[in-house]
Amino acid sequence: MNLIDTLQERGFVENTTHDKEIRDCLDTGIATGYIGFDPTASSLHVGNLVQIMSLSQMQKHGHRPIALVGGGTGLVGDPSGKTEMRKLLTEEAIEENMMGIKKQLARFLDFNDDKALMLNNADWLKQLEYIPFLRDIGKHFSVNRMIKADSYKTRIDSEEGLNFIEFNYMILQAYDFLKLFEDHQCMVQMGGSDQWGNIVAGIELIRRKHQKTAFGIISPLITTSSGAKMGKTAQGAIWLDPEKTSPYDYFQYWINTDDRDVARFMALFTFLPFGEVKAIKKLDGADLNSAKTVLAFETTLLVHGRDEAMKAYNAASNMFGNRVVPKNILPSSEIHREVFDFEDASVPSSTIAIDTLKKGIPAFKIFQSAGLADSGGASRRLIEQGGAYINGRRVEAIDYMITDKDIDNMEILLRSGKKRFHKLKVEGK
RNA sequence: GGUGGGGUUCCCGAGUGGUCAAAGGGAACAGACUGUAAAUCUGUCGGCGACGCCUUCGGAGGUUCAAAUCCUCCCCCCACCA
Repeated sequence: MNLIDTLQERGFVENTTHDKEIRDCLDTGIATGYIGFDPTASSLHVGNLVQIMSLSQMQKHGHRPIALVGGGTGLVGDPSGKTEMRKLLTEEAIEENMMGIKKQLARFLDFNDDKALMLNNADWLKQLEYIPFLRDIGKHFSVNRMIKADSYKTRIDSEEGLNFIEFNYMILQAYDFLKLFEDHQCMVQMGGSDQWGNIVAGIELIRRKHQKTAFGIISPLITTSSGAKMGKTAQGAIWLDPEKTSPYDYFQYWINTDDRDVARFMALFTFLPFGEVKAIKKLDGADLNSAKTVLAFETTLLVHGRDEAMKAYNAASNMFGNRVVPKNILPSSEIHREVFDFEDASVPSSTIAIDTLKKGIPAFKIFQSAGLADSGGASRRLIEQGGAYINGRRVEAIDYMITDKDIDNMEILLRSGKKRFHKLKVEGK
């Protein structure tokens, strides 16, 4: 199956620049395509997943993906569609961030034998000389057209405005594409819809310099059905780095997917066969919930590996009840489909000394220190409103003291609301 | 450089001397309903071992019994002019 067809049916494509020519290009031999990643943080997050999966799909279809890390453009800052100017990062910070990103991409792409490439545009951008660059590249750009570009629009219309360094971003990205075209025969650039202007600028630059046509594939901005940007929660981004977002929380993020999003996300963020994914559109109730469990399992598997995915699944089963996923739902998933004993669950936990418990300690203090409430006030409120639980029993009194009587199998299980857990492991004799 | 407009609690945004821990909305948290979903309704939403005390309205001073509100200086943002 053609890469474009796969991308299209799975929801990766909002638009392409040359519908027919791209197909031809991808049908005749191995094509090279790239996507840029901003090194704004030491880890990628769920919001980057569409791009990561696109590259991975590309490789699975026998083409050669390039992950371009914007070590050079990161020094400038992409204003596309953003309402505020981004903080400029130092070179050291970018260097560090790149290392983290590399590690994560390796889970999705096979970099052996140059089957995929990871490049850093700092390698060529930092050496540019201003005057030669203006003469060779700058002359191909019309300011009249640039200021009309959608990607600059929000900023040009805004109070904050657009400053010169950001205005140059499009030219630098276009230059990247040109460079990859020249050095690696890269014909395709993929990117989110906010990258449209930048991608087209690159295509035009290539045409002007080489009289050749390069292509662009634009993916939609993925939002949840409730309108939020993918991967953003009130607590911040959902990271791929297990240090920043634990596999358990990652799993939970996906299992809390809105009903309306399950099939769409399954197509985008897993490799399960599309036929099976389509089938879940018909599901509802408990079966749809099972599908969510599979979604959570598969996405966690991709990012954190089998063991961590199993642990997260165990933990969830442990806390929320073991629901067996029927065999006819997403049959290709490796998820465990039998009743089993939970062990090695990875629920967030901390330790507490037995002496502390013997003396007794107010429940609201414990909930606060476990991170289930932000402050003492919030913790008291939680208890007052009946949202605090110890070993599954609601805490009734605001001044309830936790003592060694609450220990259950050397543990105390705290819960806030319906689904936030914390395990206290008792230490000492 | 000049003139004018701004900087308020997570975000937006009211408030121009006491009734202000600060309207309203959003987000968030909890309860009910449920399927670890959505929608809806209800409560909460600066800190504190808490019917009282403490710290907030760009920063530093000042006026006043009393300041987010008035005065002085400074910092930052925006618009227009040069």
